[in-house]
Amino acid sequence: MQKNKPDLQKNKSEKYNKILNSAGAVFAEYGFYKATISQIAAQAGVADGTLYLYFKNKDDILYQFINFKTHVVFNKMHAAVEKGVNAEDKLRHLIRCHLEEFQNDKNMAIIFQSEVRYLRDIESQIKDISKMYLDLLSDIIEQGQIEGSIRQDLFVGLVKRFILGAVEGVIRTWVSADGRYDLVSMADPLVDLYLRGVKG
Amino acid sequence: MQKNKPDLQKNKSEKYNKILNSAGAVFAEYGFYKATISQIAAQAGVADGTLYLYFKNKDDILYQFINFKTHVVFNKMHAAVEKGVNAEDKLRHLIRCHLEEFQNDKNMAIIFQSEVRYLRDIESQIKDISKMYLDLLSDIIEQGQIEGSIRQDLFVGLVKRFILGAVEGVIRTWVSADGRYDLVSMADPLVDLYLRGVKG
DNA sequence: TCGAAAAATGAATATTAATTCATGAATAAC
DNA sequence: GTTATTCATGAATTAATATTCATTTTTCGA
Repeated sequence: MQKNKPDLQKNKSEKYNKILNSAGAVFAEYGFYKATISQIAAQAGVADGTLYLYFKNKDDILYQFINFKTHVVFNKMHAAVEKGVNAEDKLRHLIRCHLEEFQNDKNMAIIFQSEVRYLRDIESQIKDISKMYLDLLSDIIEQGQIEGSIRQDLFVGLVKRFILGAVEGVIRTWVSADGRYDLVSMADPLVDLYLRGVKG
Repeated sequence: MQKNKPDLQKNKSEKYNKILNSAGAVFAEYGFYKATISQIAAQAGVADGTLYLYFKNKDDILYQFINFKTHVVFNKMHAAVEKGVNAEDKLRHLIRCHLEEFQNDKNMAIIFQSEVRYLRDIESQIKDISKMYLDLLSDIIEQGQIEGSIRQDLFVGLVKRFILGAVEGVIRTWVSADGRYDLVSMADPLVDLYLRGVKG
């Protein structure tokens, strides 16, 4: 009755990954709605129909793309935070990792920035990432407040958004400059700004 | 030969504005691509064909919407900055104004956040806003550095993105919480964070 | 080497929605 | 009050493209 998607392979299949990457490139270039199945198929070097052996539909391709990338990135961020001992250290590692991952995968960076809306599933997926990230930050900030390296009069909910917003802003600028400069080198100055502020 | 769009009225016409506002609501709810001409027309209480008397096409509606809002908001921001005398004051006024305007027009806030890409025209429009805003910030920061209220060792290009990113982050969070709390009240704590940083 | 099962193909189909335009209503000019 | 001009309508047209599926190709075990 239902289609036989090549099942076991999901993870291994060359073709599945080929399609996913091609989709990433095409979505990043044209945006989800203007990208066509035929473009993705052509980019992956397969027939249009083949995409439907591996994915339910166009939405599903984006969904799986984001899902996959999210997991990879989040694991790395988690590991990065673990490497730090005190709050300041952890924050520094997190920001560096964040910038590094996005710099190394511009398609992902563009898609995360742009395709946040519309597909309900994807919207909530992205909210989840955001939430995970903000939770990481919460922990760091609270630890910092205990250690005394972060002011105790601050509202964690605001601080974490302040930090995330600034990183995203820096990434957005980098994307719109077509990734022509080194993003990772902004990590330290950025962290310095969080910590010390701009006051003379 | 060519259509007669109701010309003189462009600015005055009830209908033009009605359509523009309806479009704002529909775009904000469904996103540009999922929104249909029929929905917008229905919302505005006119026939589908009527939209084409006032706008070239669907893209044009979004273009005009953003264009209009941009001008309004930018003028207000400009005026807000003028009200301050020193850099810190100006920054405070700017951020307050920014949050106020977006709080008062959630549709606009959503659209500015989401429809940044795809339509070439609109992309560059949004870049222009961003640029104007960043230029406002540049001036403030430079003034602050001269006055001594802002550290002189900071790279203006980074500071301004840091500030814009954080405001946008705060707005994004507010939008995704469905505008259920008061956004403007975040202005002062936010400015305090810029200035003093989080360090304990 | 053969043949059954799995995988891939791409032309045909179906759907959706932007845009047009022949027609009709409202408005204004005289 | 009549006519000309502007404005509005919404059904019909058109175009685009996601998805299906009958057919072909490949794989692989016996």
